[in-house]
Amino acid sequence: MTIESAPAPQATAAAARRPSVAVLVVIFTVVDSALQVLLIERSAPPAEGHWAIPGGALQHGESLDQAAVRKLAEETGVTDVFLEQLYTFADLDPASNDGSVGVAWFALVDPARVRLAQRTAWRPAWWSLDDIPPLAFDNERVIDVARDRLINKLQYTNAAYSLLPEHFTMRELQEVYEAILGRPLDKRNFRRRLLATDFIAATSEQRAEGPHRPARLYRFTSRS
Amino acid sequence: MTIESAPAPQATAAAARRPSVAVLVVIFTVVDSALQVLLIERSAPPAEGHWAIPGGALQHGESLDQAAVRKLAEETGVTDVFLEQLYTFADLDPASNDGSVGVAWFALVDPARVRLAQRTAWRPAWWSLDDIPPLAFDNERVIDVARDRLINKLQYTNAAYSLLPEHFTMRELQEVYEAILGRPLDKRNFRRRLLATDFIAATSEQRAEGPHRPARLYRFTSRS
DNA sequence: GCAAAAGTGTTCGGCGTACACCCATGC
DNA sequence: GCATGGGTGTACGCCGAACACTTTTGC
Repeated sequence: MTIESAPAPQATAAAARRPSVAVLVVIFTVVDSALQVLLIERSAPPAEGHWAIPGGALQHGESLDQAAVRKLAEETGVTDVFLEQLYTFADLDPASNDGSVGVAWFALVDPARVRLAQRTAWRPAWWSLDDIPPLAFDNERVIDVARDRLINKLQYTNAAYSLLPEHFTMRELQEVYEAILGRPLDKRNFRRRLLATDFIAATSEQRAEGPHRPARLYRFTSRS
Repeated sequence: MTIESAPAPQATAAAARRPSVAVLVVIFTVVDSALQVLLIERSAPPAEGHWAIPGGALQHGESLDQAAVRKLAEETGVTDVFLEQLYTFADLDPASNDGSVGVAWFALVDPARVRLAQRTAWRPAWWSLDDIPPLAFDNERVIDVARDRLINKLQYTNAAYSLLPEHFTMRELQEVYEAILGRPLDKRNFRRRLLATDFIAATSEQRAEGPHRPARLYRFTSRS
């Protein structure tokens, strides 16, 4: 690591008590037009009984990306989705003032692909963002940062690809955007803008779903 | 830290070999219409003789912010400037595969306020961004990320306040922007756009600097 | 008066936004 | 034939980009 070993005599002192590195993954999805986040009920101290963002220690030989991918897969069974580093927090747990850091990531998953871990303890569950329970540590702050980033990313990237199945209707896509942005969007403007980006393209398929005109299906031109 | 102690038996194993946490600070300035970055010549292994981004281990009881502030002050004597977390890297030093992480920050400093640390070894020096020497570890990547973020920040924040003295001319401000963006800007459009943001305001002062009309001085309305 | 940098306005194209009606289908 | 959601076009305001001349000063 890029440490100036020589001019920092404190470095050696600090090394005597090496901090741990944890990875947290804020996992978002959109179900029933609501933005939801995956939380885990802690079944042991500290903060037993509180809900928290899934996370765990960085393992030996593992890169940060790998740890985030692993953590996401452990909880949801999903891989190959939007997953991006968010921010690194040093003081999430004010009680343990040991210099531990938590590297937070955020992920977007299609609810249809998720298989939540079926543990009895430490069980994960989806929580709607405007109905979050009291969280352990300072996890509210992490979720706030993640949500801001998500709103931002949505404006100029194809990140939504990760929240939807291969094929989807324009309405489904719009509902995802509306859930994340938290406001209604104009149908015509939305369609025009999204098609202008080249993130998505029409397929030749349609989907009939009721007593009305069938909807054309679209796909993301790139999934990454 | 938000670790799931119970369902992650690996966590205890990983704790046996706790990784270290370092903080790196990419310090930018603009001198002579050139974007420059502060580098340090390493005087001991690893990577002895190579230049690197200033950094050091997180000290006990210190938050990440505090470590970044301290590191910046050690090298430049400057405090109270734009300083923001950038990204956290786990594999900067491929040789030491010990799970150490480097939390990179980036800072913007006014060259007039800087007093570089005057060591004989580990001496810091400014390097123009388009003339960077071979760097230790993977520090080129860190600088690339920092530069991208800087360009981005400049578009919609008042970050430039940190690169200029209290009072400055419109031309000086434009030169800072041009150095960072790497392209010339139109004088009239630049002036109009910046004044429209309310980041800056005119003062009643002028500065006469040669056989030509004196320039009005401006200031940032907010310095944070 | 002349050299040098400061200061100023207008035009144009693109983009986001507001807004209302016809279309295709199942029953 | 009617209820239901799918699909479409236009007008306007704002913003970024291009572009050239006058003003103020020191010598």
